[in-house]
Amino acid sequence: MTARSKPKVDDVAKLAGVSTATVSRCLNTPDRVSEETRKKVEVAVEELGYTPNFGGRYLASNSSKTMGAIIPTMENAIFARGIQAFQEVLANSGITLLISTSGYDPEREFEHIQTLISQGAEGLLLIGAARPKKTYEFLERRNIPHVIAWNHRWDRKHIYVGFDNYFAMQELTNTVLRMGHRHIAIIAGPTTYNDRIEDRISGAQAAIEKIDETSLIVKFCPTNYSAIQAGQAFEELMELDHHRPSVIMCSNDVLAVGAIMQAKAMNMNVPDDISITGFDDIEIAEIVAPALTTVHVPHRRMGQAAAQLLLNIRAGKLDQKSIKLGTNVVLRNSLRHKT
Amino acid sequence: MTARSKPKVDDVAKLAGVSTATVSRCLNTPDRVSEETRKKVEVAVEELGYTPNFGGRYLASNSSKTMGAIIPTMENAIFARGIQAFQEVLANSGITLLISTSGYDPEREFEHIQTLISQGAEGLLLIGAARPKKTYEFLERRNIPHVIAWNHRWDRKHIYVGFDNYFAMQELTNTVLRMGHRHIAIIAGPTTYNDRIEDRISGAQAAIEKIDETSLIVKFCPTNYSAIQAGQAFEELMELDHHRPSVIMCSNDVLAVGAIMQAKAMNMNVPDDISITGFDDIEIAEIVAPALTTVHVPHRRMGQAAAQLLLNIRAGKLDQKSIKLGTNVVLRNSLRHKT
DNA sequence: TTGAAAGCGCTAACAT
DNA sequence: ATGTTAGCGCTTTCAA
Repeated sequence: MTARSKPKVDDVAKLAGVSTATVSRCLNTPDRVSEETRKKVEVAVEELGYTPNFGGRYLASNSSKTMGAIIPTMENAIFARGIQAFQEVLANSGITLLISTSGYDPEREFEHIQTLISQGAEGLLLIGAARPKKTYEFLERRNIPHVIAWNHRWDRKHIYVGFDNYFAMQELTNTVLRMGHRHIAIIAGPTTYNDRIEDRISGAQAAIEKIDETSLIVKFCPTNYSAIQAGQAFEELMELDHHRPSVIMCSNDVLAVGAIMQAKAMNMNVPDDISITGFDDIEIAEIVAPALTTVHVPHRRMGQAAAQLLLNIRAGKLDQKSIKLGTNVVLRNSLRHKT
Repeated sequence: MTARSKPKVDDVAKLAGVSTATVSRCLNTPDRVSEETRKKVEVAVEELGYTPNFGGRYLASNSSKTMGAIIPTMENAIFARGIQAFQEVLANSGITLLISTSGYDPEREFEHIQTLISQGAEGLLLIGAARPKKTYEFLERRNIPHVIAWNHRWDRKHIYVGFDNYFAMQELTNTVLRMGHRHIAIIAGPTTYNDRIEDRISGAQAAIEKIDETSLIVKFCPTNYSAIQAGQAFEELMELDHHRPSVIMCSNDVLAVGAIMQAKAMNMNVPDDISITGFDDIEIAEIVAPALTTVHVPHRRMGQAAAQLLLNIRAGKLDQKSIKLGTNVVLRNSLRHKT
């Protein structure tokens, strides 16, 4: 073995003066090896800088100790905390997490699912329930354990670890209505293959339909993670002269912050001239001035629960149930009573 | 093959009526297979939902099409944009990215390096240059291509794709000095195994040493990513009565935002009562009020360049050179002339 | 252009 | 407690 080539079990075995099986046992089931032998092997491993080849290991044991997650994008802080928690729980069980990003494109999500499965992912974390039939067929045919996070449904077709976007937005809208607002606008990102946003919009609509003489305008902006585009949408809404909204509800905090910034740029005072709300309660919600009224989502708990669920399935407990996490409206200064 | 088990090359070969070698060629070198045969195989692959087993593939071809990255944490937005760009470039070349987080702990970083190598990572993205000798020895002995990002050094021992933290902070400090400030405090995260922070502090010190009758206090807070802890550090600094600083320079934007929030809580006006600066120019720098004077770091370009470099090495171009990216001071309202 | 067969590095069943 | 050995799924010679 030269210094440049990868050491293998045989190298370790030879150096330690034992068989390859013993080396393997030292690594995987150390309690089945005598203290003395283990020491010898450990020294040899250290000496050679040996790390087992994953391919061989996976092939022989049919266990990859790997899970996969596909998120829309890392740039939206919405996912960072949840995924970090997800990873931490997995790491505690010696499981490696593979992360890919789909850029909100279901085609790319499908490709990445296939890649991750090829890589040996024993389970998958997916965001939201909206994806092409083809993708679900693949998951089903290959019998791939998967958890859908960031949303929740009552159907029993999949396992969800999420929250009720519809209900949460309905609640927030009720709060807004209770404050006397009657003309409401929503700034939302695209809803194609994004059921979280769809549900949030429906939730707002449901709340409004119960109250007379209210109006709701939905303004779409091109992405879910660009504050600037939300600013443009805000500007256009302010040009309305019929049913000009007194409150702008944004489909997430990033867009809401964009709206607040634009309001400032237009010399409008939030909340005196216009109220603005968000959704998610990520860090910037507290940082922006005025602080953002939003819906708090327990991201860390969601990530942890999703990981635990996949670990349970991996351990053979196949009867895992969906978990619905609560959300709550967080009142801060960006929303106030209609004057 | 039941519906639940994984299809293998043999299944595909049988269904398409060809040999396994032909199936393999269809997947890897399609131009070496006749149009007609390829069609048959493609149909069979589709039919079975076949995805090649990574373990077998890696073992046989010794190519994993995989790179690894180990970042301190996902929760600090500092890394999100750079890593996203890094991943995008890799994905365009059909390379999967494996991401792990070390929590700023060099021991865990070392473990994750080993795991990623086991998984077949053909190259590694690492953050910063400070890590135990043991880690570098491992990288060297195994001859693992790696790029060090988020910092830059002139030594030729490693490949860097980063910026000069020392120089950037020196520049920012010069700006601060030019505005008449003479009593400066730094709020910084831990410097153990964090050369970026170390360099930033040294850079500030270097700038100050050139000017007479200046003072510099360095206040450490327990983490690099907690705004609240920075707030506490800020509070303690404000209790000084000798050489009370007129400007607080924070080692990153997250800490700076924490300081601003605390100033507000203490009814102090930024920048009238106290100036505050950050480092990184992440999204919140523009969002916080007042907007943060900070150092802009080209995170996307850094991630892209790092990916390109690793791809080049993978393609056999071993003579890659370090890349130093420029930074620039961004003046916003959190810093003003000393009155 | 295609097929037959060896072998990548490892684990696990079996034997001792 | 340890060794021997078959074989995981794939790619890649080599031969046809």
